[in-house]
This record gives sequence, structure tokens and C-alpha cells, in this order.
Amino acid sequence: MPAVLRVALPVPLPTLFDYLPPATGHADVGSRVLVPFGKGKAVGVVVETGVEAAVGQTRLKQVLRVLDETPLLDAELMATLARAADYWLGAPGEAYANALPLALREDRPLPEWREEAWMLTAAGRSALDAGSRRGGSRALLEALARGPQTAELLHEMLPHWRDAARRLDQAGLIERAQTAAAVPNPVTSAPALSAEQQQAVSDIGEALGRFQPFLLDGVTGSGKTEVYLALIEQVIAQGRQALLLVPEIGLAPQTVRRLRERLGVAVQVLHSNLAEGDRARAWLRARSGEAKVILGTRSAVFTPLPNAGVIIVDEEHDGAYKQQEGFRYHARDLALLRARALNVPVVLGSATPSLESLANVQAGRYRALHLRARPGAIRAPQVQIVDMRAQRLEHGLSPALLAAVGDTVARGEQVLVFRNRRGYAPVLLCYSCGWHADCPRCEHPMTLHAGRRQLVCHHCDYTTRVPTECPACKAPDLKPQGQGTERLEEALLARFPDVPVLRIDRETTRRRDAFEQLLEGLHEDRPAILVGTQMLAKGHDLPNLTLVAIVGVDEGLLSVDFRASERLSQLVVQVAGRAGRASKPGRVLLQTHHPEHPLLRQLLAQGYAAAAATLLDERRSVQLPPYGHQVLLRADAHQREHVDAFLGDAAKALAGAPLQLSGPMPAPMPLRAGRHRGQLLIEADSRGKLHAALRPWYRTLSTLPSARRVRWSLDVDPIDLY
DNA sequence: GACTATAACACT
DNA sequence: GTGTTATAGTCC
Repeated sequence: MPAVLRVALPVPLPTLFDYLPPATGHADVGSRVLVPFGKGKAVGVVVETGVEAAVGQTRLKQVLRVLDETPLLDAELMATLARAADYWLGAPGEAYANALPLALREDRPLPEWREEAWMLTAAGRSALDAGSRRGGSRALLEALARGPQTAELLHEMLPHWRDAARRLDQAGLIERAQTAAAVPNPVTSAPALSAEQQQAVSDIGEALGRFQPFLLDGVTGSGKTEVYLALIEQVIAQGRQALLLVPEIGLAPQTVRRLRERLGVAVQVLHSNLAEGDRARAWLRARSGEAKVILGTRSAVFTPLPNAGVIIVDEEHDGAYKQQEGFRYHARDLALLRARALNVPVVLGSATPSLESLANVQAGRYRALHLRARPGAIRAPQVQIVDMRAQRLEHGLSPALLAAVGDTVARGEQVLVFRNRRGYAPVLLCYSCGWHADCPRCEHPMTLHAGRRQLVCHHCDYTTRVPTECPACKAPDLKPQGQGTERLEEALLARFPDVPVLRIDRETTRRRDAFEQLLEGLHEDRPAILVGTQMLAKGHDLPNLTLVAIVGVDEGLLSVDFRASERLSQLVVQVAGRAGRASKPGRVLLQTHHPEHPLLRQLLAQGYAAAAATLLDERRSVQLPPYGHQVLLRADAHQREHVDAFLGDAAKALAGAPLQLSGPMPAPMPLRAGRHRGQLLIEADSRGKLHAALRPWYRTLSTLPSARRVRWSLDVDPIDLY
């Protein structure tokens, strides 16, 4: 039997592929190779070398070319990716594909990742001393006399430096510099840390150099970021790298600015909105060790860290860390795997920690650090419930709420009205016959967007014109039911015509940087009303914001999803945290039809920690996550019979395993975008049991004939059951 | 997932 | 005849 290379290729199959070694060159584990695959070619990553072929010799093909003489992925990343594919029951090839920026998955030489910088040669220095050059050339020689400069800085100093650079380069007077010494110096100094912050920094600091997870539980405004900064400073001082993950890139620009100003080192930003070339360069800078601080979203958890010092996951409770398609990993959990392999501490920060992390603290797996004080604020905002029952509502807004808004803007302060629904109204109803507009592809009510004069399905983006009369009974009695952000904006504008009303949701922030621009339009010292969705729940310091009105979160109290109450609690606390950050006290109104609801009562009276503890007790008593473990098999197809057949086969293939099966059953949304959807939920009291049975099952599923007729996916630790 | 071979159906 | 679409199979 010939020794072969085992290669991971970017296909959604549970297998790796064996190849004969290349005619020339040598491929190591972690190197990329170009291989013949089917009718074409593909770039893969070598996972094993010198192994016995798993398929017959006649099927073996030879590696065409080795793309990396030295491995692109180091041993730690290779090992972590293998573990991740195993844990999330993903195709190994897809795990490796996720780890590499697209530009590095192509048959092309690595892009030049070193920052472009220029320096004087010895000849250049003598030329400068001799004063032999004039004009632009002389100016460039003088600029470089102070040491190497980056292209970026030269551009700022000498707008037309490129012409001079070409001449001087040809004359051998200047050359490309290997390292760019020019790094912005720190401009801001660290503020004095509170006792709590110091304690957190020193506790984590003591753990540098070994694996130790921390949960940094800090209320809004308590200064978690200062703790991160102090920690990163320590790590950089040791010559090591820090990886900071944030849930979404909207939060990144302000954080980058703060990091650069404080640390005086280059910060590499890594997220999926980046141009592919930039992404690849940032990744390569991290791999070289040159990048000391890497800030990024979910996929940045795959950044190579040859000198890792610490990994920080900010807002660790945020669902954006879970990838919801393809390789369904959770970046927070993957950060833990990596920290373990790299022997570094990992810090999970949140004002509203996930129940998973709180359970890990209870079990002694994580160490908890608390920040309870709000240095910048006088006191935590008061939260008050507004009972909506038996009230005359004005577009869904109660008199008490409108009065509070009026008082606040009259004082020259700002208001945030939070509503978790885009559009004008979630339903368009006929008052004559009861008909309402439904999406034909999802059988769900369509949302009225008044400004666009359209009905939009928020599940599949199907769009139609707004009918003028009822399609069923021809009566001209169509009325919008319920309120979205657009309608609230209209109502508030009508009620407070002299105050600027800003709507912030996906519709108004579609354009790049629109969010930032909208907020910049806010005058800090002027009254204003902000109306918006989730997007307003996090980040962004609004010092003159003193009233937060939460409208319509009742859906979260009644939902069948067992995580709805956790998410509701996190949302309420995060939104409430926007109020009164600076010298002015904040006030929060929560408008509800269920003022007696125990979750709301406890959340408001005792805070998030107490509410979370109660929710955890409930989860424990019914063995739901984090105490029980779940895997969800989803399938969808145009024909429902195909879904049923596949899920039936899948359930049969699992018969006899010591697991609890629910289903096959229709998904909570049984039809979406014209496709029928079903699912099979598998639960067990231990992860080991679950994985032991599901690992072989995953491979079986891909061989089922019925699997060909559906789209299917396995979701380990699903965060929603849709 | 990308690609291809094959079958089944509808048309000028 | 020759298009179209659904389905099955392969990928080392």
C-alpha cells in the first residue's frame, strides 16, 4: 500500500481525500496543495502525511502542486480545527475552509502582507548629505532620513511621493523596508482603575501563560473595556498577541480607535465585510506575529496566533457568535478550545452573561470576576413598568410613556424608544371580513412598509404592492394592526413636531456607515428621539440619553422557545443600560400587557443575576441546556414527503441509542420561502453519550438515498429551534 | 457543493 | 427531432 497525503477539501462531505505525494516538492501537515478533484481542481489543506490509503489504489490521484513550502496553518490551528469539526459534527473540509480567508483558498501566491514601507540605502544617505537631489526627490530623501516610513504616512506628508520613489528606487537610493517602525504613539493614558477593575486585571494577569477561563460579569458602564485594555497592555509588554472578539462589526470602529490611541500599536481588524485581500493580509500579519492586537467578529476566532497571550470574547452572550449555516460553530466555545490548546487565559465579558457561562461558573470551570460599580454614572437607572391594559393607546404608546417622553425632551434631553419590529405594522387586516395579507411562500403575515408602499415578508423578503381594497371581500377596510419602528417614528414625529426623530433599524442603516452618520447627526446637547430595534441595544455612548422606553417585548414572555426568556432579560438589561451614562440619572419605562409576570418582576426588582439564577434553576429541573445537551437535525425541501422520508430514515438509523428523540416533526415555521421544513431533536444528559452516537450517525446520514432529495444540516447546541 | 449522466416530459 | 427540469451518482 502506498503512503498517501490526507487532504481536507472545501466540500460538505464527512470525509477527507487521499492523494499520492507530488512529483516534486514536499507537503507538510498544514500546507495547502492543489489537487485534481472530480473534473476540475481544488485547493485543500494537508491533514495527515504518510498514511495508508483508505481507498483502492486505482482511485488515487497525485497532488499537482504544493502551494506552501512551510505550513500556512500551524499545529495548534490544525488540531483545534479537527476537534471543532468533530464537536460540531461538521464536514472537516468546511472547517478548514472557514479558517482561511477566501484569497488564501485560491491557487495564487500569497499576497504581500507586509505594510509597504521605504527606507534610505547607504547610497541614498550620501546623496542626501551631498545635496545632489532637488524637488520631490529631495523631500522624500529628507522624509526617510528620520527612519523607515510607511506608504500611508508618506502619502499624508508628500501627496506625490510615488514619482520620486520610482526614480530614487531605480537609482538605488531607497529600498523597501522590512519592518515599518512608524507606529502611532499612545496619545491617551490609562485612567485610574477602580479597585474592582484592578482586581480583575491582576487575577487574569496572574493566569497569563496557562489556560484559565474567566467570566467578567460587569454591568453596563462598569468599564469592562478598561479591563481589556490594561490586560492587552500587559500581554503586549510580554511580546505576545491578544485576540479580541466582538459580536458585530458595528461595534468595532470605536473600539479600534480606543485600542490604537491607548496602546500605540497597530490593531488588525478582521471581519467578513472586509475586502478579501485586506482580510488575507490581516490574517497573514497575525500569522507572522507582527500583528499584536487582532480585533474581529466571529470568523476572527480562526486567526493564527503564534505568540498568543490572551483571548477575549466581548458580549459573550450574543447569538451572533453562532454561525447559522454550513459549519455551525460557536465562536465563544471555539475560543475556549483555542485558549486551551494555546495555554492562555480566555476572558468572556458581558453585562448579561449567557446561562451556559453562568452554569460553567457554578460548576467551577470558569472563574467569575464581577464589576458592579458604574464609575461614570451616578446610579443605575430606575426601571418602571407601565401597565398597558385599559389604557387609551396612541399608536401603541401609552399616555404615561408619552408624558415621560415629553418631559424628557422639554428638559433638552434625549429619548430612546425601543421596539423589536421593523416596518410600519406587522399585519394588514381587513376590518370587514377578517382577511389579512399573508406571504404565499411562508404562510406568515406580511409586514406593511408604509414609506415603500409595500408588503414585505420578513422571513423570505417576498414583496408585493399594498392592496387598496380587500382581495377577499372587496371592502376598502384594510387597516394596519400593531406597531413597527416606522409607525412609532411617524406617531412621535406628529406628537413632537419640534424634536428631531431618528429611526435606526436595518432599513435606515442599509448603506455602509449609515449608522455612524445617523448618530453623528445627533447634537449631544440637543433634545432628540431615537426609535429603533436591537441595533440600538449595544455600544455607542449617548451621554444626553436619559429616558429609555421599551415598547412591546411581550412576545418574549409568551414564546414557546425555551431561550426566549433569557434573551428577553438580556435585551431589557442591555437596552436599559443605554440610559443615563454620564452625569444625568437615567430612567427606563417598560410598557407591557403582563405587569405581573414573574420574570419581569424579578428582573426589575433584583436585576439580571437573580433572574438568570431563576432561569437556570428552571432549566435544571427540566434538564434543558446547559444541563441537558441538544442536537437538532433540520431538513427542508419543496415537497413535504421528501422531508418526512428523510427525517424518518434518520430517526430509524438512530434507533436503540440511549438518546431522547423528539420528532420527526414540522419546524416551528413549517413553510419558509416555499420550502417545507421539518426537524428531529436529539437530547441526552451527557455530551459523551450524544457524540458517541451521533458521530457515526452523521456519516450514515450522508449516505441515505432520501438525503439527496432534501437540504439538511446538523446543529450541535442550537441556539434557536427555528 | 459542483459537476455530470440519465430519464422524463414538453414543445415547433 | 431538441429543448427544459428532476434525480442519482461521484468526488480520493
